[in-house]
Amino acid sequence: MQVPEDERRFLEGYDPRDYDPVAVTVDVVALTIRDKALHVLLVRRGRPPFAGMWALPGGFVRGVRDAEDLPEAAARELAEETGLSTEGALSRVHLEQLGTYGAPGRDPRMRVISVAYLAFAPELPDPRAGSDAADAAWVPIGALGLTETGDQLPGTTRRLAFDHARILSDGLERARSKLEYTPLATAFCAPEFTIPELRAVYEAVWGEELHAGNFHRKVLSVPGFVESTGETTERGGRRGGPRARLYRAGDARLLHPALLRPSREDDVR
Amino acid sequence: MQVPEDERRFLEGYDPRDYDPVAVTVDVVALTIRDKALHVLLVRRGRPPFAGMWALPGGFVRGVRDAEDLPEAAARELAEETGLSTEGALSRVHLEQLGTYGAPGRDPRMRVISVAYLAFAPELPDPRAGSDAADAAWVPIGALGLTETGDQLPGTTRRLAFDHARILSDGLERARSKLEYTPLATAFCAPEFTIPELRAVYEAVWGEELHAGNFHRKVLSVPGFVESTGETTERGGRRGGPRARLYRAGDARLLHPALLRPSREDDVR
DNA sequence: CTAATAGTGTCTGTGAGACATTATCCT
DNA sequence: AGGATAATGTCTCACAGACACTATTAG
Repeated sequence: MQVPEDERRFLEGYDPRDYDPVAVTVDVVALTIRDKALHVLLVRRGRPPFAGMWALPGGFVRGVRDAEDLPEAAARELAEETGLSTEGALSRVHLEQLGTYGAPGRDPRMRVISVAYLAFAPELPDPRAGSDAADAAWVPIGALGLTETGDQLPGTTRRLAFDHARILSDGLERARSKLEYTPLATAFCAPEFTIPELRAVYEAVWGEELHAGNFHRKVLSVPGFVESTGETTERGGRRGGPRARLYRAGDARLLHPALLRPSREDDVR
Repeated sequence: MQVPEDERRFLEGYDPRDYDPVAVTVDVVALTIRDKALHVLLVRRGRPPFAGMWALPGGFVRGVRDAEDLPEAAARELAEETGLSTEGALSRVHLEQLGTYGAPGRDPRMRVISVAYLAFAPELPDPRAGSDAADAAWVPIGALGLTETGDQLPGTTRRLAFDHARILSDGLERARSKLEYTPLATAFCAPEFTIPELRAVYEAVWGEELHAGNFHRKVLSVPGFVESTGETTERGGRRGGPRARLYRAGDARLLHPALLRPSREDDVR
């Protein structure tokens, strides 16, 4: 017990290259709403391992030359994949750290520690394929056959590489949870939005329909969630109905009281 | 733009030692309750950088030889510092990932990415000093002068090394929040505990007194939070009062309805 | 006895959810 | 006109918090 202890302290002052070679990457779970359904940004791998399978956009952290902070690296990966500039359209994307995945063997080539980030984006253009991978696309979550255990149903055509099904599952659960007690649903919307649009976000992320009337009243009752612009939409709903009032995101950072998911009957045991 | 892209893909299949040297460590924010006050496990650094300052217990992840998963590494660091075996007393400690800190320059020696873990422990013996550091101790949170911004008040004697004040602040906020909607307060207690003991945990972590009667009724009303053993304590309270009934942790993993902190008047804006 | 503590009872205000209703607009 | 939709109103049940109260024990 004494020897390895001393050895560790001894090595602490040394270049890690003399110790254990570990690589650090950043992966991004970028979510958006398209056609009232939740989508995730995926790239198709062009080479082994997992060639032909889909993966979260990501890459190595620039460690020494052009050293960058982790959120910077995540924003850079997202910008490279979407073709958007971090100053422009991506500046309105919410980015937060999701978790770090480092099980030995998760990358067959070497020991890789991956820091995952979660991004909430309003509707963005299709990614430009071929920049960093064989293909890239916004993929509807439902097409991935994710199970509660972080695996994919057998028979799902779009297979996810590495442990990315696990990471994506964790990201989805985080997103579902964050909508309950933060105003981040507005990050999926344009700068000005209607209450029914905001409701569509909740329905897409939670995967269940909400009562329009109660949702409306509740959103307006939470202080700082949304603030009215005084304007309305130009037209009514697709199939009729009055024009909806427009709102901006308010200044609240926490929703109080929270908007709890209906499907909490089954209190996780 | 094309050249660095291709370069990165090219290097992806190579040993990271040829790319950018990055070290990965695990740090642990271990919390416990002592004398009705929240304490954190800290070690005093015996050598530069930050010699003489206090730090969270932690160390390098074993990457290739004896490759270990990240939670394993955290448990190992905790065991080394407390002198307890991971199979014995430490098996009842709750461990969860807190976040990853990787700003360039956070370690003056090299680029270090640190994965922080949060531990909730029942009362444990004093750490054995000298094993891994100049000193080690359970330190009351209040003695560290932490501010909301993750810094320490000027004049605080026990200074924290690296960005550990930030990490500790994040861990405390996570702990306060987790007590609201999970039954993890029981992780601070012995296997059998009383409702007043559980209340003492909440009061220590939240830093405010709770109404004994309402707390009691509320805990019992949450399904699966605690289950009665049928027994009571041998003696009443220190200064009188009836014997308290004993409870075990229940099977709930989420509290519903949640126990919200009183001090949410100031809804974070 | 006295003080402190465990545990229960009661009341009130708030909010969530079910449901109904009105007003507006598209086709 | 007819149907869909935005927004508001009403009712009921659950729960949080304030407060009062009883029972039990240490000193």
